[in-house]
Amino acid sequence: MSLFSKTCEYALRAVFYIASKTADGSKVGIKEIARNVNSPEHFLGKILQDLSRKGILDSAKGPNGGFFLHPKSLKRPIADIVSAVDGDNVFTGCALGLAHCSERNPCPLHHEFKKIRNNIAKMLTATTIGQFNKELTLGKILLKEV
Amino acid sequence: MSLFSKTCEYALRAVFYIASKTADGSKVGIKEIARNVNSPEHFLGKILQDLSRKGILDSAKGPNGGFFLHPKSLKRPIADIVSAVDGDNVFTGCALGLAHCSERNPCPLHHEFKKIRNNIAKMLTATTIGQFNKELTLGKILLKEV
DNA sequence: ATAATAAAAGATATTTTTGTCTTTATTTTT
DNA sequence: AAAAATAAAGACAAAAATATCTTTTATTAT
Repeated sequence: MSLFSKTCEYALRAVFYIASKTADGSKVGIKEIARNVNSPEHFLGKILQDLSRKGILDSAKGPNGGFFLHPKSLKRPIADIVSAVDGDNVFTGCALGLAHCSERNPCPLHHEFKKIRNNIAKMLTATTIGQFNKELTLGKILLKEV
Repeated sequence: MSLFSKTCEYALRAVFYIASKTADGSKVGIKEIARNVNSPEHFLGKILQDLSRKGILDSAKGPNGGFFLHPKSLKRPIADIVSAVDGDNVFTGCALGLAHCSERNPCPLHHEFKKIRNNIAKMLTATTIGQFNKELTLGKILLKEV
């Protein structure tokens, strides 16, 4: 398994792309986004619609329309995207899938896994949507296969 | 998402159960296992067959048959189970799902995620199949919902 | 030998995730 | 006002994961 669903992977890649392209106030269309993050266009469209409904990003119809991020949104943690798409399982779920696993009722992996979960949460709340804009523009990091 | 597939969660829970029940050389049937780890019997049966084929556990047909673990197997890391069931994505996969993500071609999360992946790998190789036997017997840790 | 037991295997079903295609609604430009 | 561009929405399809049911095979006990 992977940490995130494929849907969430697409969402994160797309949001990073949108961030790096629209920090200047412009907009970017779904076709371009999909092409640049290697994801199926219409499927990604729905994902972004959903994020748009949830207030994580914005969109405008019509000519010169597209998706974009408000400057304020660039400061948001990517944890917001992950929980919007995948829910909070990655932040709170049991490694063995037990719904009632807890401090009082631990599964075998509980104590060790808690540390890992916390590291994941820390990373996801510490990294922001906009923090890679520069490196993305410079091509130092990638959002699609080369 | 969760770290492991549901299949893998069942596998881990079942193997822990088998370990705690057969360290004395006895065997335990699929019905009892499924009941005690809250998993669908036939589905779990296939998972255990697979682990059996892969040499992680053993089984015997007929009366007094069942699944069991050789004492040696109790020393194996649970990483063996995870990679047998889920493959090695959890050990090596990119957080954003990029197949070619690497040190030279990193995705935005690569460097931070590498640390997390390493912690996960460390945990999975450090914890053994048999290490919870005592606590399981004492009921201090659980493999099913209460 | 026969009957009973239990895992192995096979066939099929359901659910969830992922993906595609078509139509509609909105906005901008001309 | 008309045309063009673009996201939104809806219907549908394919693939993968999860689950069930039935039959077969191997083993043991009687």
